[in-house]
Amino acid sequence: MPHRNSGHHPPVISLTAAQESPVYGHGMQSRRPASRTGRPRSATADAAILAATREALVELGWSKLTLGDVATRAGVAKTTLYRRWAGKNELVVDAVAELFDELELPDSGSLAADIEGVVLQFAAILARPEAKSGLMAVVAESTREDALRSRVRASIVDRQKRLVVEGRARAQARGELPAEPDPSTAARTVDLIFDMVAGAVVHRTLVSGEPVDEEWVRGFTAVLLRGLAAEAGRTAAG
Amino acid sequence: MPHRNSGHHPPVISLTAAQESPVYGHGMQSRRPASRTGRPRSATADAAILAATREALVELGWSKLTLGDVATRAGVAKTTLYRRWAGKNELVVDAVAELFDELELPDSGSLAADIEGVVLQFAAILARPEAKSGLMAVVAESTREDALRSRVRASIVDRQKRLVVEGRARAQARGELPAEPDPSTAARTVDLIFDMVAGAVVHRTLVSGEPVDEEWVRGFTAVLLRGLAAEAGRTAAG
DNA sequence: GGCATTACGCTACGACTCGTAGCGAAAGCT
DNA sequence: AGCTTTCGCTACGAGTCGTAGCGTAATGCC
Repeated sequence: MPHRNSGHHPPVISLTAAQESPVYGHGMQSRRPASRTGRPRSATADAAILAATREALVELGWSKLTLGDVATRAGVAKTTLYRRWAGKNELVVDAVAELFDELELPDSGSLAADIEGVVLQFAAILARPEAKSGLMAVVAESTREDALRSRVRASIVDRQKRLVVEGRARAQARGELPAEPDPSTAARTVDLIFDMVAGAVVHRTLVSGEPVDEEWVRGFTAVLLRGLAAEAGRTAAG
Repeated sequence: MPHRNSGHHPPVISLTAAQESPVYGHGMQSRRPASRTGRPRSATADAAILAATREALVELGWSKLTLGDVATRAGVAKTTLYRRWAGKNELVVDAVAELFDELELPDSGSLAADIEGVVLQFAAILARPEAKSGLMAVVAESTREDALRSRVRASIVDRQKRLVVEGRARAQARGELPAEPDPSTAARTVDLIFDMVAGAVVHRTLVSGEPVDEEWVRGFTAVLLRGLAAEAGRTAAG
């Protein structure tokens, strides 16, 4: 249970102040004076709303999910929902992001076992219906809205990518992967690995609709590792 | 210009009859007696509707796209739209599927060049805003509806996968990839390659939001090919 | 304690979209 | 001709959206 998040899923303005960002509202109220005085927002309402959102995602899916329905399920007024989230997109991002809290990098001693462990965890999350219907929908919407894209990146994507960074560092320390001294090259390699791993698992689960079982993971890891083994200093090859 | 499609994008019941499938309607009219007599459906209306759908996808995105708006753009009545498509999902699938018509397998003589060519084509399609906003949205919806899933698979996914099958066969003929006599193992390998290639490109483009340029493609292809080179008969390795 | 400030639940509202029904006219086939 | 199906159009009830307004509840500051 390492690295506790410093306030991700508390949805919008996590009472911690220290940010005057435009993250808050829909654009309705202009200023946000750090929220010092007044009645604080109910934290239990947040949890109830996000849980209700996931429940509605399972039962209704993305397109038929309505904020009024979520409010009823959560036992709060619809207006409360609109005070905290700008709309359906932002709400679902936060609701889905909580699913990825359990994602952890195992320390199994070998890079292959690490990858297989992470991939199986990732696949288990993606197999849940609330993740299936919610995740790709917000990704699709985020291609049109920069604010939503940033939110998805901060809440979901970057947390996954960190596992790649850490796992790669461990593997390099063990000598299983070649070191890359140039930080720019290293960043590109991390991006490539991340897109290959996450992309393959997501595509297998959501597009192909096939399960990510141990047999598939073994085959995938074998191909990936063989491809990465001697992957130093050849980006300029032609 | 090989393999001309035998009628994909003509949206629903391509006048070719020869199918009594449940593909047609919303479930409103029960039977479809092969549509022999009567006024035929306007083919130009189909093209106009699908083009209008892509236009609306670019300007409005998935969630704000309405069928009434598409009908107005296409110059047809809203009722005409509902006579041909069951809803927004089916319409967008057909509109997006047409984007992938141009996808072709180059015959460049080496597997690496073939992969790089296909990936760049695929990435160019995904870079278009109508593909970005539409494709992932219908994939998300298809996780809840089997009928929609079949439609996505038939119209989009299987056409992509065929490129993998053909490219792999050519590479095996050249000796660049090991042969796999067992058809079951071969099918699993094709699925793995497909999910790795398509998944990485999709993830890079839509989730990471980074461009698939030649540099990235070279790096990706290098890793993939090295991983596949000696990939015969080791699925049972432990 | 009192006061200012903010969040809450509730109701109500206009605007919009949905999907369908019904009509008369148009465009094919035999 | 006659038959059949599609087309454009209008209209409709149902449902959702996002906001406004109100009175009340819960905090911090003096």
